[in-house]
Amino acid sequence: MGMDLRFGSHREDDDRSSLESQPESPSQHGSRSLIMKVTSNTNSSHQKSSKAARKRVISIPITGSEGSRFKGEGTPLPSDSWAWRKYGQKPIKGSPFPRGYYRCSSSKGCPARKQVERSRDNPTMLVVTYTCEHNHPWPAPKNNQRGPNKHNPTIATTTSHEEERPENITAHSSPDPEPKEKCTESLVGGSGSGSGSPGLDVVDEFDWFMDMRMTPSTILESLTFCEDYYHHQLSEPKNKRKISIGDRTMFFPMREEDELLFSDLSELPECAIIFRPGNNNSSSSTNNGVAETFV
DNA sequence: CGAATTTGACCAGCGC
DNA sequence: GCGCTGGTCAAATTCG
Repeated sequence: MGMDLRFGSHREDDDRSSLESQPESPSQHGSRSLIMKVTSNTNSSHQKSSKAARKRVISIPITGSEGSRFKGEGTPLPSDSWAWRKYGQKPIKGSPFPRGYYRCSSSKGCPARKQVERSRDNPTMLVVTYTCEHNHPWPAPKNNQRGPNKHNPTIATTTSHEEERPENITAHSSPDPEPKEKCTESLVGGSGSGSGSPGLDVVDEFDWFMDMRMTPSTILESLTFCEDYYHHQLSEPKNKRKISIGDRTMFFPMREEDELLFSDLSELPECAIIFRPGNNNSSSSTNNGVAETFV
């Protein structure tokens, strides 16, 4: 396979095991916390081919409702708003679950690929491996205003690992009941007011994250924004989604469509842990059932 | 009818 | 060199 999931001399399996050996909070599936395990491999020193030059592995807990979407034994496909077209599926040695192969269908010739499989060790985890980058702007959303690159400009402007933390996200506070659309537009560092090249100018380390714009990981990344937002809104936590991270508790607005999104967990995986490559011993804190791993 | 998915075949890389 | 395995192709099938 020669997967560049490997950090150091690891092979894919090793990385997967390290990835999934992360302590999984028992409350991870029971809570509504956002946990996603992510490993980004940009370690060029171990890249054996340009083809495998960039792989990002995201491990997503599968919840019951997600599982309800399974087609047979296939893996559920978490939506990340890019258009993916399945071009293959293979049984993987050592894993009872097949791996699905997807390529970006948003743009012809886009090299972006992703592989979706269920973890052999923990069938409740869905492992998504992203390969290559999209070479085209964020595809126009269908029935909403979730335009390209408006969702997480914060990531695009992040340059240091530490600053990836939501604490450093700056955002306008707004009483707008639809913060997803409006507030993200006003986030500092938005790449050019819908200029149409989302994520393409993103710092290497994080551009992959643009794949996840409006998934809960995005929400996770936008906690500060939400917190700020709710400094103005906390008086009315009704219809809001409570998310606790560490000692923080925040409420997210839950519009009807949001409720639908969260009820449709294949669309929006519930949990997310973020961690970085080459760090099996990376600190993985589980506060209030939310496992955050930042390295 | 076009697009997406399925699935068997083929190819390349890696380990022995 | 050979076999195993992962990744991709492409024809057939299914779906909207």
